[in-house]
Amino acid sequence: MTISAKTVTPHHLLFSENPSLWQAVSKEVRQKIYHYHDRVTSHGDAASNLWLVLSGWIKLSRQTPDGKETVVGLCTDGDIFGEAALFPNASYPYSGEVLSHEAELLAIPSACIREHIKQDALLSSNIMAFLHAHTSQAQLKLEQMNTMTAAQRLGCFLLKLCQNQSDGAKTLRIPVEKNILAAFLGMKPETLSRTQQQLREVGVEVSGDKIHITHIERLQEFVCGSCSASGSCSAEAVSGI
Amino acid sequence: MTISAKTVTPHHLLFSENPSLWQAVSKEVRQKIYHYHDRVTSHGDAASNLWLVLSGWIKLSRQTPDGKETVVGLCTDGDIFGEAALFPNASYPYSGEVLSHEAELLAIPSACIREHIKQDALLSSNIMAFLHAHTSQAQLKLEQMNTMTAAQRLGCFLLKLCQNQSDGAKTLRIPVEKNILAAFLGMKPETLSRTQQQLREVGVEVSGDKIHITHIERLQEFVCGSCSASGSCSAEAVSGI
DNA sequence: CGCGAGTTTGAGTTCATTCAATTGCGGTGG
DNA sequence: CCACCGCAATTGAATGAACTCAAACTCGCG
Repeated sequence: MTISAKTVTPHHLLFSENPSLWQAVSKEVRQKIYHYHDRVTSHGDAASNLWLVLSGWIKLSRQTPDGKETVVGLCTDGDIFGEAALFPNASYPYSGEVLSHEAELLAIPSACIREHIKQDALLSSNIMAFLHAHTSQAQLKLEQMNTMTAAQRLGCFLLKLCQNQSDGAKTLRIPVEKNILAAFLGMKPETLSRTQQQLREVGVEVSGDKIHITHIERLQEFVCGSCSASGSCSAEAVSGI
Repeated sequence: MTISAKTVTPHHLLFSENPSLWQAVSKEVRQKIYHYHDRVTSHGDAASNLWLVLSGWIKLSRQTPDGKETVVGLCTDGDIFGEAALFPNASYPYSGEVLSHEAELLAIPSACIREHIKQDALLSSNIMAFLHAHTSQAQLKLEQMNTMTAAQRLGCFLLKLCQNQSDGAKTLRIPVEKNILAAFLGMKPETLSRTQQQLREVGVEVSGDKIHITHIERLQEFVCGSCSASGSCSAEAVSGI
């Protein structure tokens, strides 16, 4: 399952802003192929690798003792997860499971990256910014759980997928099962379903895993009034991580 | 309002684990006294200082365009806020307002601490751990908003205030207005009020700002079944920051 | 064609919210 | 000293958003 690492630099800020990091780390990195339902990391296990998603979709989730699941992140191309690996003796705070038919991941050994951080001040500061972005992410999502309706949360998620595009129409594809997407958005699948219909009134058509937004502005108008990040939200990561 | 800095080291991990930091920073640090309703930081302002609370209570909050307020943190003795100051050109993602009659804060200039981070690898790694702890915090709170009832969230908050004590009785004092505490816990003041009554059935008596817990175990039993951090939650910060 | 997983629809319930009214309490002034 | 004011906190009743449970639908696939 393990094959040799690619020689091209993966497209993530952490690497593009720290070319030396990739150079140093690429020898120890392992590219791995996983398949549908494979478990990459387990909640509570020692964090032995930092993971970079090259392709595919990964679900990051936690379980409560009484059996409820929370989806803390949905990662795809270019996303990083398993930051616990940056710290000695840390364990993963969530499980990572493959959602797509196939997923290509890069496993960066914890010891290797930690060693590098110690020696490279620029890298440290990039990592700090990276960690801080996560906190902002999580806090924003927290705010949205309190101030937004389910429909607005879905709308917000769609707007983030539209990236920087701020008007006109757009068609998206989200190849993730609806019950998982619902959990990620903090609602039940039935609610997600009803929520899609509400968004029809602001020009969002859902069919299967394809979503067509006729007027991004109208969706923004519907969503962004309840969000304190209004404006700068397009800069936010979609993955929740 | 600005008086000379104390010569004793403040009791926060960041300083106790990095004695050299305090030594270097203490010259540039300013101790400031604020009063009820003073605004220490404003949401959106350039993050010019990292703040350490020596005494008093500070509310960290954001406003949405349509006027709702979210309380992202409640800080008291030993808490740090304004981590945005660690990054160049960042701005505070929340406002900080004094809740207590008086509050003593330590203002650590952003440039000063950033300079130090560059030179001290141990400090960097402590800061990273510190930032990561924030993310875990926020993610855990996010999970709790989805899986816990209002009563359980209040209970969880109380348990965190009990620190490491895991059984027996305890009396707490929370000198924070109920509507602010409610906002911090993600509910309305009326709900907080009703919630207090529900907790009476598991041995929690509230009167004014004093709260008596007769059996910590009973409260844990009521709360922790719905939390994926069960067990290790006593290590979590109370402030939400 | 028919099975089955995933998704949607429908009806009823629950938890938290809203809005309105009441209570409790510290402070002020007669 | 006590009546009264104003604010915070609580209580009550009605509403609402999202949930649960159950039934119906869709669509890919053998």
